[in-house]
Amino acid sequence: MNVQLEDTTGKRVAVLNSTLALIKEYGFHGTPMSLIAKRAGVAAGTIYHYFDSKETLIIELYVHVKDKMALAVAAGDDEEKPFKDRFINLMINQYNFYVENENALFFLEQYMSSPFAKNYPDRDSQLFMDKVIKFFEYGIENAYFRNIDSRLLAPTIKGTLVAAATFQLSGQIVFSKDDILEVANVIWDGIKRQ
Amino acid sequence: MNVQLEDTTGKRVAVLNSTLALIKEYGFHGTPMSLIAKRAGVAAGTIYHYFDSKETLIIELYVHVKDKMALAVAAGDDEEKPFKDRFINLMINQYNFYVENENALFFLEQYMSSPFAKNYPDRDSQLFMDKVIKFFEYGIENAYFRNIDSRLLAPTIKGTLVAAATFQLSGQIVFSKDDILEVANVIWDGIKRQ
DNA sequence: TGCAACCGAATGAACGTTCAATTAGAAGAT
DNA sequence: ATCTTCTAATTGAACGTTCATTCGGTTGCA
Repeated sequence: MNVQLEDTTGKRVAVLNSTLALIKEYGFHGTPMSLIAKRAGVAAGTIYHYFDSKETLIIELYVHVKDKMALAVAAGDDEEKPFKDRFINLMINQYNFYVENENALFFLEQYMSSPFAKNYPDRDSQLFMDKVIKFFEYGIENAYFRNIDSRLLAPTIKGTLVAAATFQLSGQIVFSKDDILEVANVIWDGIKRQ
Repeated sequence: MNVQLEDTTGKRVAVLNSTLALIKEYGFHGTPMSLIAKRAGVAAGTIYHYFDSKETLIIELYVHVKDKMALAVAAGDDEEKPFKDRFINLMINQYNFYVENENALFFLEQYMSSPFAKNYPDRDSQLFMDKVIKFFEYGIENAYFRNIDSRLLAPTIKGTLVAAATFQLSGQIVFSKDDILEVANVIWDGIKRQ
């Protein structure tokens, strides 16, 4: 029921991970609560001890996953370094996160293009705001970017990274470190101040 | 039942349009067949005269929508013109299609990030292949693009356009023709041979 | 002893699909 | 033109299944 329950037994996290894995395979509505429970090694009723409903479970999963991503993306960021270097680092981190967390990539994409995102636009990861969004705001204020609306930047960038990661994960190709760097530069060349 | 039924009464198209509109609002599984029927002005059973199941209805809707998009995107394309001009024209056409067909944009995004797309990767619009994919193959063969894998191009481009169109549709901003041109140039500057 | 965590069978609503019956319209016969 | 026949299109109530959620009871821990 409650939003802030201690998860001493790890069942809350087990449910979240189970949901994440199943949604990748079957989609939101293709995954019944009974299956989520089974895979988490938990009774169906237990889920409702931690989450009000299937809907809030998915929304809380979204925040959970995006928190994890925010930490991964901001890893190794160093304010002393040149802006472009920091930018490329973030791009590569995000690409790697996607590739190493296929479930998360697939889930996030589904979530963003589902009615959930429209109905709960305020529910988002605070960590992501603080670490990632902040970086872009800094870049905008200091005129590192082309003169386009700032809110266009993030989705533009994401589109390219998601495309690359999805492609790698499809197994059709194996990108080298240089390939990924090239992808990061496609993005940079597009949005940098020309 | 049959795949190639004449639609003399327009009920097949009515069902497709009804489905498109409802999916935008409620998502795939949030829209029951009964509601699709009601909105189309048709009995529930009639849907099954034209489509085998809800699943095939959605797959056929995908092809239907993408056919429409292919025609809109390729409008005014002229092989005599410089490649960059043709490219920008295609970008602007696709942007405009998204903005003028919000239902279609939302549906396509949902479809692509759903298990449908993974389960039926071969079901796609022939028109889109012939008109749009062909153009990019031409650009690749003639080395207009940066040296990245060709299959990375389309999704990279789409990511930016979808971002822009979604933003415009959110009502947060009204893009001028020049703004859209600028977006098209972000894409071009990113992927052109540097 | 008390309370939170947990269980899982039971509940009831929602939904995709079916099908027997009805209608509409075309083709053929007079 | 009018009537007859046949088929395809259409209807919507009924069916059977699935699934989210509930709840009375049990366990484990402080």
